[in-house]
Amino acid sequence: MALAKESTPVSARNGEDQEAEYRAQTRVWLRLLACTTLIEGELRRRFRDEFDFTMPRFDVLAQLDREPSGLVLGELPKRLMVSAGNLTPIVDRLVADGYITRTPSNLDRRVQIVCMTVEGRKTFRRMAKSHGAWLAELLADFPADRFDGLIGELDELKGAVREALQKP
Amino acid sequence: MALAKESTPVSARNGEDQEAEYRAQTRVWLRLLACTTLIEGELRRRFRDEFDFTMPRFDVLAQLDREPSGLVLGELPKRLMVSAGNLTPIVDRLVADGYITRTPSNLDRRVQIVCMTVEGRKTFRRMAKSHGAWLAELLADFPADRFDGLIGELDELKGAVREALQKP
DNA sequence: GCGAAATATTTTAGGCTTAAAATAATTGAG
DNA sequence: CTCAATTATTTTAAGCCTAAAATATTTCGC
Repeated sequence: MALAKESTPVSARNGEDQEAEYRAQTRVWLRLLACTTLIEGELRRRFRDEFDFTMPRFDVLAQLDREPSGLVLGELPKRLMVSAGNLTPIVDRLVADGYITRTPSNLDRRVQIVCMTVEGRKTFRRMAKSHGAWLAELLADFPADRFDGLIGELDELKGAVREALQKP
Repeated sequence: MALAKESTPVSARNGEDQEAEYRAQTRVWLRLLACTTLIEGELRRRFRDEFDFTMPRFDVLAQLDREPSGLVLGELPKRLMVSAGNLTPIVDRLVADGYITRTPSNLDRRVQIVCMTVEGRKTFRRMAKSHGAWLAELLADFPADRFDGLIGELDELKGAVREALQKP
């Protein structure tokens, strides 16, 4: 068994071993990126064609759908893993379109509370239904009995990356 | 065993079954997206900090590194899965920076050939080395003996999505 | 209380991305 | 041969995204 090799720290390996190791990890990354790009592109296209909507807008609504009492604005960039500045114009437009409201907090005037409107909730539910169906269609040819396994692997991968990001 | 349920066409299911099915596929998609976003964000940050470079620029060089005789410009958007218009300014800047050349074909003056320069190749190799090491670092906590399994699952997923995209 | 550090949000500058329209060159049907 | 359809590429308009600077407000040490 080659367990010794697997547990050798990168810094102690020679050039060839490193190259081989890098290739395996690069393959994972390229596949991951390809799958995401493929699905994301198709979802974006359909959101645009069917609803004249974008995915980032949908993502904001999806967060607010689970929060009937609204959300502190600063929660959104954390949950969506995007920068705060990015969200400003997206929220602006959702407010202008009447899908959400943005009200300053009385306790802390730096803070704003965003909340979905009735109209927003109705629109979101309609789009979410299609979104689910689109995903089902795109993933239909992947064996259903292996979904849970894949989800587990991806959860672990995500955990491992988060771990690595916290170290330094 | 609930095999009957798994193979029932979506259109024949009732509301609850559909919802459950959608949730599983949505979970896969959200994990996939989270992993990609996490890794991509960190790689982008490091490219910027260490090399003052962007990932799309690196991706173009990566394609050209494997083609010593250069590539027809129109090949790039296909391989990188981006739109053609997108590449114009990226290629422009890589040319301006001296990393690649862009020469019109003599046989068909609509076509351009892009080719890495010696300087470009040198710069690319230096960055590629770091890129591999960064990935190794980010994925270090994922068990090495499960890489191949994950690669296989992702390959299958990609194939399934491509399949679904060709149907209509 | 006062002023410095911290926090929430927006603004700015620069780059990526797409879809659709425009431009330029080639091919092919008659 | 000629002109309409096709192909390769660029341009345009609109939106997403980040990092860093700016603004506004609150908190906390003293």
